[in-house]
Amino acid sequence: MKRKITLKQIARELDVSISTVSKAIRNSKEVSPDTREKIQAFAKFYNYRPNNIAISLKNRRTKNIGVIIPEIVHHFFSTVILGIERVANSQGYNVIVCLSDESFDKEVINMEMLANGSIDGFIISLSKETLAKEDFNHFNEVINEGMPLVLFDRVTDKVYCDKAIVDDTMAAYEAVNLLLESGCKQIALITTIDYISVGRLRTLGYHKALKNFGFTIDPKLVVKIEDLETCDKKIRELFDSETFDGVFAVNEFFAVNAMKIAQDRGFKIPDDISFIGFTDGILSKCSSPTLSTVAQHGFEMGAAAAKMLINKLENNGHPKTCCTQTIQTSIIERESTKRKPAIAKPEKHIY
Amino acid sequence: MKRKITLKQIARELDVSISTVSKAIRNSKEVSPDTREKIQAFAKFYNYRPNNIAISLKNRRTKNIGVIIPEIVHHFFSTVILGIERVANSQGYNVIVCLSDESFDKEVINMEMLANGSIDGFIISLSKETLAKEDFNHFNEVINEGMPLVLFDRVTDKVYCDKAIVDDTMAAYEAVNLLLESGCKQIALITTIDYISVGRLRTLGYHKALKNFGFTIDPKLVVKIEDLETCDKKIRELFDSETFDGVFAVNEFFAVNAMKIAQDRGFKIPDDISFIGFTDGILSKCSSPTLSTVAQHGFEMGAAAAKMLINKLENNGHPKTCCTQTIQTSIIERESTKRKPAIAKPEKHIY
DNA sequence: GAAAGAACAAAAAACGTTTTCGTGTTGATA
DNA sequence: TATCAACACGAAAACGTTTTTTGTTCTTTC
Repeated sequence: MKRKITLKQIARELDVSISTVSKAIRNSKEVSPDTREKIQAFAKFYNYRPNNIAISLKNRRTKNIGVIIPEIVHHFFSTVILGIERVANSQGYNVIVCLSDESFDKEVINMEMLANGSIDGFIISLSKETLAKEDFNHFNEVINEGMPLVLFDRVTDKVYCDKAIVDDTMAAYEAVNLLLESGCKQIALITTIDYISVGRLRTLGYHKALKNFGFTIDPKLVVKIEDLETCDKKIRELFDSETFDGVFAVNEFFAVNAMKIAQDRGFKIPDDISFIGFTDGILSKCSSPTLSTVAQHGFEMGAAAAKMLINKLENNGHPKTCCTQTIQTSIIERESTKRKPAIAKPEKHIY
Repeated sequence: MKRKITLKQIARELDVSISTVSKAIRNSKEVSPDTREKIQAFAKFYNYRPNNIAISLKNRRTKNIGVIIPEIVHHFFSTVILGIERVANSQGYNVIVCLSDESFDKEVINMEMLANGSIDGFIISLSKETLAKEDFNHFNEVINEGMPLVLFDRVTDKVYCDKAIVDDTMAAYEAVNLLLESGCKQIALITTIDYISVGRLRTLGYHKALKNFGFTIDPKLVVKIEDLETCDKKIRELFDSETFDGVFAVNEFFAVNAMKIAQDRGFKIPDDISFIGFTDGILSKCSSPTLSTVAQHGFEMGAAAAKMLINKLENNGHPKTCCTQTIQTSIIERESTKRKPAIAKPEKHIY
């Protein structure tokens, strides 16, 4: 058990000054070839590695990125982290992951913990509580202190910073449109409570698609699910009271659960009812039938967020201007939807 | 955009020394009530927060834990991170997550990146490549440098350190036993290639259970899957050539895929064939039928690993002695297995 | 009225780097 | 021989803390 060796120790051992050692190791021409070699050999032998913390202090940059997400046991978020990690690592950054558990307080605590020098910048997706509370002071504070911040997926207009998002409305519109074009006449919506920004936007896309197709919105076909416990019950109630031939769910969990209930009740998928979900995770690929979904490309979103952040950190571009990158979504057609017959297509889209 | 304020700036502004400011802020009795109050008010007004990096350098501890896992888009590993994060946060530690992508080289690079002062200790699950290569020098090196290391799930005897694991053999034994006790006579095994420690141990458990029940092992009923692409094909071949009434798979993905193929071929689950998998993830809960599984309790495993590491870091207990904690697994019975009739149970178990 | 002791505050050292500047020694040039 | 540049190296400052040491000033006590 040998402690890590430092410049000072090498200097003492070799009877030269610390600065000489430092220069020798970084191959400076200021030190003679002999001493340089001697020092390098010694350093190599003792496996010298500069101490990151000391360098961080000196340079006033840590090469760490702080990421705060609502949960980690979640396909989409872990995919985003994968994307962040890839880009960050390739540029020599490490990623510190913190979880807000959808709690406003934890989000604030985590930010305070990290903002005192531990990291160079933030990548964050807002917690549900923060979204509901609409209190974004903690973000504006760190921005004011000069720390770059990138928001992704769950964002807000109230904070001016770089953002990586998908066009949730548009994607939902397209998903519902797929159902409409394949012949569905009555499409149910399974969504979340309103304050989750993405849920609201996806609902909006659903509305737009229906309107564009000349249908009216039937509120009885819309189910809002508060928590996972009531998910099953709410969906069953929908099946009890309404009839429909298409279902659009704002995540794959809702969609798969709805499919199971439909199958229990003897409906054939997609012949009797078509299903499409949001988020292309493992469930969609493994369910029976496999689920058609909107892929959000979390990896690309994470990569884009990391690139924007690092760009700010390395001082490329104007530090004051912010941009919002919209990641392209794509619809993945699987067994839960019918091939669209390419008829009955309205001439102009609202997009 | 105001830079973060430092002790030095406060000192200059208030015309006292840096040490006085430091002491005043930490409420030292060495500084008079007047100055103390004045300084504290000033500090509060400018929202002074001590710089973590400076403190880390001073204390030679970062309060960061380095976690290296093979992948993150994976239910089990993200659950483990959740457990680590909980414990770490409660003790004031942050978690730096790095991904090895199952690559030996990345594992080494990540460790080198973190070992130079960025963290106080490691929590790692071995990459497949490392397991195959059996080269564990990088672990022994950091241990020799006095940095605590905890391995979890995918571990090795060749490194002497704290470990958090499940008894894979035992858990597999119990899973297969459940099939046997519910009347299965011919049980297929869907597993991974040999060098993955946990895969080998689970296979061993399968063997033990069969032997204990008086059955012989039929190699034709064992499928070894190398990568996810060939998964489907291999399983189909099994169905083509063999007949069986039970399937034990070493993860839920294999199990669910096998169930789908079985259903395609008209088998009723669990009446014709029973299925049980390893790893209680989202797939098991959402598949149809829902899958009986062995829950590995990743959260507990992560929490245990973090506790052991922090224990070492805070110098409780002997720094030299290592312990291996075995997390209890539990079998979750769902729709894919029959209730066991509580007969035909052999008297003594080999466990 | 001098010694002792509080009470307060400043200075300095330390953590491990990097970098700027200064200095003494060469050898060459005028 | 005086001047100067090149060379090789060391000293010191800086990053922002905490802690130990040192140094004042003011009370107290005999």
